Amino acid sequence: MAVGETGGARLPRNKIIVGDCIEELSRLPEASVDLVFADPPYNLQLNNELFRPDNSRVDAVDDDWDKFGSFGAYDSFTRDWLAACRRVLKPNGSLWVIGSYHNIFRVGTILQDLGYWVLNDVIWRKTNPMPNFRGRRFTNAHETMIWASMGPKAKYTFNYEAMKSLNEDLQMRSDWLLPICSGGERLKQDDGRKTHPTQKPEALLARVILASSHVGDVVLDPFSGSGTTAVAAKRLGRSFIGIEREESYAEAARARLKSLKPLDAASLQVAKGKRGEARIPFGALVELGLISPGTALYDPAARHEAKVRADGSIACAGAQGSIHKIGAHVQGAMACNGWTFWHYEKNGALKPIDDLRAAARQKLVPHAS
Amino acid sequence: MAVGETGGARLPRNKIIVGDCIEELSRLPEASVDLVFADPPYNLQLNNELFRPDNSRVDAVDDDWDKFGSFGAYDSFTRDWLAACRRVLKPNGSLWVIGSYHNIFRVGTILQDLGYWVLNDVIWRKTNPMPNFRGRRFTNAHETMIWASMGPKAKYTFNYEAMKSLNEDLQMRSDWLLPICSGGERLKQDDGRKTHPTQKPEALLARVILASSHVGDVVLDPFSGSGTTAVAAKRLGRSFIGIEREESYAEAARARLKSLKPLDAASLQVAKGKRGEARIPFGALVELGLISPGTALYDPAARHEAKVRADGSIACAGAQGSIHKIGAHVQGAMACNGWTFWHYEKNGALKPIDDLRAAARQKLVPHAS
DNA sequence: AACGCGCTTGAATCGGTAG
DNA sequence: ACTACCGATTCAAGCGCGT
Repeated sequence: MAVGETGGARLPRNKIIVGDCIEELSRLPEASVDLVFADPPYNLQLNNELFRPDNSRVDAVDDDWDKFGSFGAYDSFTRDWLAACRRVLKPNGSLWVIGSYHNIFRVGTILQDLGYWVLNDVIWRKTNPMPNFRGRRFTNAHETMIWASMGPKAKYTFNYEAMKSLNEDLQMRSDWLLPICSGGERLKQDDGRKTHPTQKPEALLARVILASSHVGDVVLDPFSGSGTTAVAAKRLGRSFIGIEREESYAEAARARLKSLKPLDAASLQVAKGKRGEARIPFGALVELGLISPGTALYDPAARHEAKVRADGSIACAGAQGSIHKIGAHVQGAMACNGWTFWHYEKNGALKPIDDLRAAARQKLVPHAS
Repeated sequence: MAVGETGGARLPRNKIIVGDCIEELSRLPEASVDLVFADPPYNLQLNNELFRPDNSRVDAVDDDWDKFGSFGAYDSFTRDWLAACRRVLKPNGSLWVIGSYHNIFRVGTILQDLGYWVLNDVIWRKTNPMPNFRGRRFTNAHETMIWASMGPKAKYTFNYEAMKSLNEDLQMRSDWLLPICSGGERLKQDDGRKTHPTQKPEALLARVILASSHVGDVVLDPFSGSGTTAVAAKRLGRSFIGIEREESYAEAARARLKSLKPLDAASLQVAKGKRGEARIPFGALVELGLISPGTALYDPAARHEAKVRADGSIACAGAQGSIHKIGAHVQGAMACNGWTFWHYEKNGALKPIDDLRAAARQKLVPHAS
């Protein structure tokens, strides 16, 4: 029996298959797929409705496919599809799974238990995440991807140089800054509503596929959804197999693939140059020990004195807030650039705190200029 | 038996305890700790034994060594210490764990199984990570922290405004950019070698503690190591308890702590939002004579007019009720903050009634700032 | 044409207190 | 326990429109 075939089963290529992924995977020949990318349901467990401060309602992911009775039910579902993927993967293939804190720990544990070998966890940092509207937690600004080979001694594909050149000739790190999928890329229905609630940006998939597969390889997505994996694979000269339960999603994906235009290199670029990331909040100076809580700050004429606090706010004459707010407040102005307004004492002279920001940038963005 | 005590056990404070953390935790009174930060040994999976990053062996306590495969012992160890921490945590306390892809999925799964409720996963992005020398993977440039409360409905401390201050008036995100611990901060032995292999930067711990505890709270670290948690806690005016197996690490931590002075109370003041302010019913404004019954209130666009009544309710177009209810009603909204919605006329201009609330606070709670 | 303003939107586990 | 009510809370992008 030829490699890549099982019981006469042939590997379909460049198709979006409608069906349950565990069942459909079992029909595919074993050891026939080079790369799996999976975006399974996250098991969000949302209860109440959420409104923005402007009273508009957040359109949450409340679809039935994201509902599981318990962690146990989710775990068993996860074990099944991860095992089914393992069967169809070639010994030198690899697997990516994306998730959030709701599900990614379950996924990671189970894939380790099944014998997969974690190569990296990669953080997708969103440039434009949804804020935390109630101010009760940190803004959930990232998602986590796990990249794993078939075992501790298994080989796998990693295009080191391609990743390095994508990153201005520096090694690609495990944290990737990319925008969410919106604007013209986001699929919309005729009524203007989004076609799929969780469409992933093509740039994310392109980087995954470029990093861990070769031209001509077979890329499989068991939760194909809007078809971003297939689109990125096709654009990059790979074969794709998508499996999707909902006929409507599969149809949308097929339409995308049909009108696919050739490679547009811009979508693969890093979201922003390093300079774009170099915003240094005043709080970072405190955290980095460049200025201590309790230090006095003065305006250029030393008419006002403010004290730095541990949280990066400053206090002056009963008022508290950011360097900008308090600077504006003491001047009776609408706005103020606190970086140039406030000074600290050094060797008997007043120096603007902006000087310290340069030092902070050196510490936080070592490669910047 | 008093709350916070078990079998007469007293809570030691500001001590580094030498011993096995599970055993030592069992000696502490239950529900007595506000915050746990844990940096447990990683699961390096060498020969089915567990090693710390410095290759010192972790004693496996379990007989069923190979029953669960190579991860079994690590899982059982993890379950034990997480359960022991859960016992000593107050119902409104919270827990942080830091780890890498080697162990964090096991930790996350087990803490969910034990009933902890994940609030965020927070990514520590390293400015200066160790490069991947062999060029076979992505540079491992981050570590993952899980922040969890005691359960889905448990309260927890989150100093939203303080975090926002640190980030120059933008919500703090789940990805934190901080340098690794090096230079003068890194503890060295006389021979110049690192005192501890995985010393964490104090800035990381400071942000964790500032975010999720109050001044005076008890912060516990079951794997104290070089004592960074204790140092950050002490500097920020919290009590600390460190537990560490290795006498040499404990001794190094004590030496660090000895020369450390906590910040003064003023520097520890942290930005507080409106949530921290005393609540003033609108009726109090009427009672205090700050606004008279019969006064007209308007929305910002002056499309609606309401009349203040003697009992602190307002009436508008036949409807009557609180400033919030009527504000929501005239807008057709689910909810409304009447304090900022309704305005009164003063010198020909519309001023929000929130200004009057500030005046009422001065009268009713004079010591408030 | 370029710019500014306003509106919309995104995988979200998003209260506390008094009665 | 449950109910009622108070009242706090958002960032980056894209798009359409008006100047």
